[in-house]
Amino acid sequence: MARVEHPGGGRASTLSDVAKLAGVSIATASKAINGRDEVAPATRRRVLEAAEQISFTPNQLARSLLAGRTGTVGLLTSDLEGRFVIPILMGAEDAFGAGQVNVFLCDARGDAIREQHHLKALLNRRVDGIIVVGRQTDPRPSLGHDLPVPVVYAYAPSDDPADLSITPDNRAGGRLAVEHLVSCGRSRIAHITGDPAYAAAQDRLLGVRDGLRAAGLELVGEPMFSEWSEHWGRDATAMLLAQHPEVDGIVCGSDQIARGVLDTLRDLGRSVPEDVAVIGYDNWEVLATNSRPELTSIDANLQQLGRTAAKRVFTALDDELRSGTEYQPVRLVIRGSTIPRR
Amino acid sequence: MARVEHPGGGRASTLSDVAKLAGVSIATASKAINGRDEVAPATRRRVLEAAEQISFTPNQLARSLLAGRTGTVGLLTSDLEGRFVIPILMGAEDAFGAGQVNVFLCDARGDAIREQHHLKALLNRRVDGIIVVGRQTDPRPSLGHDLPVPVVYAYAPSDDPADLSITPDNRAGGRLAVEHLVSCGRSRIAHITGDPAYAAAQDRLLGVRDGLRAAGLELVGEPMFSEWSEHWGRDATAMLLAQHPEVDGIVCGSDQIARGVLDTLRDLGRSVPEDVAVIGYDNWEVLATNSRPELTSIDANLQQLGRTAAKRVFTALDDELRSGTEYQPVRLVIRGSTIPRR
DNA sequence: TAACGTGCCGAAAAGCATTTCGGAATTTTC
DNA sequence: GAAAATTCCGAAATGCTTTTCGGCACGTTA
Repeated sequence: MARVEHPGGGRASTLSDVAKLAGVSIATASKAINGRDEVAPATRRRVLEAAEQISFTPNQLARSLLAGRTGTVGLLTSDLEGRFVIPILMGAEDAFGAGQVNVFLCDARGDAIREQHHLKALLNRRVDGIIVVGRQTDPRPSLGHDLPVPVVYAYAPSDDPADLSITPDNRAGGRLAVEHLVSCGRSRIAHITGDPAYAAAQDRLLGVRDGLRAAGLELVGEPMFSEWSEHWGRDATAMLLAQHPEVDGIVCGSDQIARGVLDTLRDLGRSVPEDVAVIGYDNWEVLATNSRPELTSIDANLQQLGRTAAKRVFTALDDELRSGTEYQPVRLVIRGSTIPRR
Repeated sequence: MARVEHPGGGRASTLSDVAKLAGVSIATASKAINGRDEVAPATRRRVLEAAEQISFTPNQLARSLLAGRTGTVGLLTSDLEGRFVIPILMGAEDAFGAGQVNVFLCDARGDAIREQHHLKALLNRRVDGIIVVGRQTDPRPSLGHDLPVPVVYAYAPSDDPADLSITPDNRAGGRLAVEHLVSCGRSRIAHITGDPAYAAAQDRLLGVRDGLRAAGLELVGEPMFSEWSEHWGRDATAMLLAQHPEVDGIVCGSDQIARGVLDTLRDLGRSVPEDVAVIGYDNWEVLATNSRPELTSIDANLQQLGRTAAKRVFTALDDELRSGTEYQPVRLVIRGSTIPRR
């Protein structure tokens, strides 16, 4: 036993150690420690002191084995950056007290085989549920229905409507962005976004059109699709200004694109937000708070999303898991790129 | 039992189900499945078929309880961004086959109390070891020595030399940066970095001085300390050029700072890398590959670091855990900010 | 005083897989 | 054909905790 090497630890103490030390049976020790009331106060005190003395902590493995519940969830992700999964993880931890529930994080790296491996490992470890996190909001293949635990899809919904998915409301986000620009007095609004094959691009565009229609406006030019990069933001802005110099507001499909937009606007001598207001998407802090000016953006409330996902998993243990896609509200974070600061 | 709600799963099948179906004892079934050789080929086939039929997978809880090893590690982090912890997690997963080892990820959010909670929970779950990940390379408080499992500190070393810590070799990184600039023909090199209270800033500066000394050069001006932000990079560059217009190379303490440096150089009409070569630190892809030009940077090899940390944890199960701080080599990633592309 | 409650405690089962060891059945050897 | 040696299988213990239920001792009531 290697454990012996680690001083102070030795073999972790067990309930029977406590019982022996306190001079009671194992059953009584258990009851005393767990606050059951079939034990005399004096006995309880003796047991608790003994437990304290040898710093006993119950073995969760044995507990889980008996209870049939482990208090763990698997988080199966293919989000290499960790940009989505970390807030979701934090939300899941929050949904219960810290330390109540523990999360196995598995990174499938976009590989279906690796995903299967991880899935199997998680099931063997008897997780109480699984949260699947994708890095796009496009539907992803379902893990299937013949699983012994509830599965919730977060961020990327499942392609099977019988699964439960929780995804940010991109359409509402697009609309929110436009409404904000309109309320800032802008009326000639363009939209520069990423790869049109992404549902996120299409959904946000729908929202942008909703917002414009509600304000009685039309989009300046066509929506500009390409890739989710600063490079494209820069190039697109140059093209946009050449064709539509009258533009006074730009809704961007991501913060990265918005950074590129800001760069080119600056290069071409347009001041932000005075001449052109710019709004990003994702509220990726490191990008949004370091730009000139700082970037107003739409935040997907990922932590809230993680909390919801975890709650759904655990309520599904007692009830039936619902199905369908829940759209999580998003929120606007206002910074200097739409409203002048000081 | 809520499990019954989830079709196909039902109650997970146990070894005794398999044994009953195959018409053998539990012991025989176990041996057949685990490839032990005290079982007749025909019997083994029957058992395997039965296991397949009811899709049996052994309960890791029971297994771990018996073996005294769980095949899990706890990753205790306070890295809210996940920028460090995700590569380290991936490295830890890699160190063994996917699915061999699973990782409990706990985010303490920089709160010592929450950290203690998580630590206790991890120990109760009988993890085989713990990797502590910090978000700075400054020494952090030790978790102590009276723990029943080995602990390895990754990225942020422990303040107790009796612990094992694995941290990137910042000094070598600073030196590497200068050597690269020198090999690009630069001789008037300045250094803009972050908060001087950070060990990372001090260590990288030491390396920068090493490199300069080796090349027979001196730093242009004093090293410029402030914060790890783009803002500071921009401001510092303006100051630097005003005082030392002859500068032809800038080593930055982070990629964020470097982004700011690039911005100001561009604003002031200096071309990169022709007039001034710039090198960042951290190789944070989203920043480094989206700048104009793309940013040469020092990569801390975090995935390798995670692999090493996980290996140390598991070899410590059989042997004694070594102690002290291991410095992990870093590497140079060359992009357009030091060498013209195309 | 006999019958009955009540309050505490302990033996034992359950949860699941692994491993040891004894024993039954078969084959080999003399 | 009997004794010895294999070969294969199964009962039971192990790991640790929780929970049920039987029982002991004490005090209470008719």
